[in-house]
Amino acid sequence: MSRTTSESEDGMLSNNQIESPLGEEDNYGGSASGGVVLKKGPWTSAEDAILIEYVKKHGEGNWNAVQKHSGLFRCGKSCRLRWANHLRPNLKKGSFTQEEEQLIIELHAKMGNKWARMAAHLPGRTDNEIKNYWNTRIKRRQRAGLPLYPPEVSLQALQESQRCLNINGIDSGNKGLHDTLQTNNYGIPDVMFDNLKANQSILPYIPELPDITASSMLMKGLSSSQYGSFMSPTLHRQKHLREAKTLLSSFSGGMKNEFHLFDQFQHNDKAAQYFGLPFPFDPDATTKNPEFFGENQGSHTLANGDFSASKPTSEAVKLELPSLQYSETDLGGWGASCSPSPLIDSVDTFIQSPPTGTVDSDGPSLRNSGLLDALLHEAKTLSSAKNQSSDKSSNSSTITPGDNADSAALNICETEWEDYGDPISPLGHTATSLFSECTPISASGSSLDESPPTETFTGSKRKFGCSAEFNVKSESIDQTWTADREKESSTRLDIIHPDALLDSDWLEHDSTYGKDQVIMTDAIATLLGDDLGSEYKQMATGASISHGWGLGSCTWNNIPAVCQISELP
DNA sequence: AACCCTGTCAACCGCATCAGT
DNA sequence: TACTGATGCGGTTGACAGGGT
Repeated sequence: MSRTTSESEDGMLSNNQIESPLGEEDNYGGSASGGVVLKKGPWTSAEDAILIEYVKKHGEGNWNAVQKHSGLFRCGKSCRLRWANHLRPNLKKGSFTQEEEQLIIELHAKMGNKWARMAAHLPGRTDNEIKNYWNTRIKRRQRAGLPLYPPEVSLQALQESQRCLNINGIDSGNKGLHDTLQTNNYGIPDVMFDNLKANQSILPYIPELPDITASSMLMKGLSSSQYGSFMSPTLHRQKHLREAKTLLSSFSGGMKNEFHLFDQFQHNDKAAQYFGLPFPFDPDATTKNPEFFGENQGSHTLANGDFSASKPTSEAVKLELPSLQYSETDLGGWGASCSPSPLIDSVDTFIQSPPTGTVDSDGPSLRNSGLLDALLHEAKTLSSAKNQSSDKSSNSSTITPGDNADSAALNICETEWEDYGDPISPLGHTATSLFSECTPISASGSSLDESPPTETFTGSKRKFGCSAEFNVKSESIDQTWTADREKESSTRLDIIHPDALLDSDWLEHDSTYGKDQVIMTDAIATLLGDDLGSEYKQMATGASISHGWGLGSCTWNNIPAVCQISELP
């Protein structure tokens, strides 16, 4: 006789029932455990009572013993879950308050999908609740074409990152832009994250690479689109390669010589177009031409913090988390974010595929990663290995000569970096697997099928995968973030966007950095595999380009960005 | 009324980690 | 060191309800 739900509703199962193997499962199925079929499915109030009583007597823990001693027909896991999510005292019921929602957003920006950690900051809330809330939120915002994070969050993060950079005097080549950002000429308020900020000044140094705080946020947002566009589908490789030929030949030249995005664009209207910038591009447009950033708000997907929703999100690409992910110990603030682990940790769920590698050497933060940051890290690691350990000592060549302080810092950083090195991807993904896992984004936009019906204009033409589409938000449905706030903040973020994309010289350092340059180039090439890799290297070095798709400027000091040169009609 | 869509909630599953042996 | 069990975490799924067509 099978147990029915109604029987279960009685809650108490007789010993007879409990001991009975129950040849048939109840309506919710069950799993055999030591000859006992454990009940699955919804809990009854009687079961709850049993569990509560048990915990009162024995305390939490030892959940497997519950079934043995209480007569409860549930596995330990189920008991623990039930207790944690529903029965334990001080659980807060009901929907999240606005404050809680805001906090979740902030926390998620920092932690990513670390629900349990987030729950620790929300008394009475469970990880499951937060997870459910966030997933719902993602869907909602995606459908509406809204940024996953409110621009304030992105902006704050970026500011912190820039500050982080300036503190170390790194990337002085972009000083102008950084200054612009830092001076906060746009009246950008520190709306959020004040409670999360760290006292950066106490940091003796800020590691170079892991500085992905704000950058990473943008980057990861970028990634969500990049994995759609950057991860160029095989079908379109040839197209991309062709087109990149033209672009990169001029583009890489700039990057070679301390490429400055704005300088570059100042003389390259076309390039500006690629990023959806109006042109002639005015590098000082942030102050001279507020209309640009205002009325055109939303013209930058990334800049809007629209990390995912407005992208032609590929099915294979996880929507999540353009997030800054820090270890919980980093909760002190952004400044403390300059540790490697969060970077890779953050990669988390962008890529859905299971790990292919066996590597676990890098700790938990590395698992399931797949963000570009980590990808590039992986690539560098791989490439560095290729270039033999003798090069290790010279890795600090990425620093600006003469800058001893930075040199020291960077050496440390490099050491940390090397610590993460592993011949096998710490991400559990080979580069090729990662690429292959990404659903192609058709240049024709076919992959936009799943995109929300946002009003989209593609600048002039979409050239860089980084930029993806430039969405104009048409609505805001998020309760926490009003349309006005979105708009306002989006406006500000636009200013930053190009820098976030190209304020870097990952691809090609100054010739001074020759060795590192080779390493990085090789790294990306490694990522691309033999086929594309060689072509990439050709492009990266400004050599003749036989095909056109490749990785654009990626940051070493700042924002690891990979830009796809996509097709021009 | 039927159907569809969406949001919410609860629970399960697989994997990772950790501690004990 | 390897194995095992317990626990925790994150992803996913399914049931259900409510609203719109």
